[in-house]
Amino acid sequence: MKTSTPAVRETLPMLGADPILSPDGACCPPLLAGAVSEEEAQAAARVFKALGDPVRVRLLSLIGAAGGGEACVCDLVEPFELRQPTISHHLRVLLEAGLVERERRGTWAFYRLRTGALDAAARALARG
Amino acid sequence: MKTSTPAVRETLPMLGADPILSPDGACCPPLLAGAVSEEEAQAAARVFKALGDPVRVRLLSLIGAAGGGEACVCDLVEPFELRQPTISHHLRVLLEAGLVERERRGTWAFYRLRTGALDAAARALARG
DNA sequence: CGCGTGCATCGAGCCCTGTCAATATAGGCG
DNA sequence: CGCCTATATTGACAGGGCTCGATGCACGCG
Repeated sequence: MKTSTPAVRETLPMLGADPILSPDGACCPPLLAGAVSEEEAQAAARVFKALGDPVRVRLLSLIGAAGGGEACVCDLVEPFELRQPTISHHLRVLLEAGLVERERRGTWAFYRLRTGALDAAARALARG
Repeated sequence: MKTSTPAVRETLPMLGADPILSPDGACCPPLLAGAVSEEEAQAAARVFKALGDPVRVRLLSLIGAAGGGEACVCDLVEPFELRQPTISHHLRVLLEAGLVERERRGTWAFYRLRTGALDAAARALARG
């Protein structure tokens, strides 16, 4: 947080995120029930790859734990000993993996979890 | 598979795998319920990083779908257009992430899923 | 319009990773 | 013991990822 914390929840237009997953978050068919195709493996690996960095895991965790279910970038920089462009980079990776969504409200950018994608990834790992 | 497929299930001594996860596969506390610590994030990221390659995803899938719940390396090389050392490398990554276990029986090495670790990873992704 | 602020993008440097060929290890079999 | 087979390890190379400083862009406010 820098100066005054941005007002919470003003609900302005939403900025799309071109998620790599299918729009309903239906990535990742059960991986362990039967042999998956190359494409299915690639889709699943893309999501898990985005989860494969401790900074991004903590970012997801921080966003999920934030009040109102969303967090602005300014609040996500402070918990790390990393520069703002680096945090923006990690958020972009999460965004492109479809794991979070972004909404610009005024000067600030708010990030929310895409729970559908997260659930799909979890289901992919469950043995069916 | 090269020549004669190895006999199925002879149950000989088992080769340990030094999993990075805790021995019962209890990695990854719920990531999204509250903010996780740096260590928890690192543990979770290690597992997801291992899952972040399509070859390894397919390897897990092939092992899980194999008869008897296990597969030897010879059967895991053929499905890919990759050399045997490359497959061995990926299996090693999965092994060190605690996602599979290895058992040598005679000349062959059999890999099995460590379902505990996979379940733990899935639980970590579920919103609590 | 001009300025400040929040965030994103760019380019560079460095390390990590995936892949291969070559080689080493280990067990089974004469 | 010597050879063959299955698997693992090593070293090298190319490509990609994480980080940074510098810069660009968008918005709000006088």
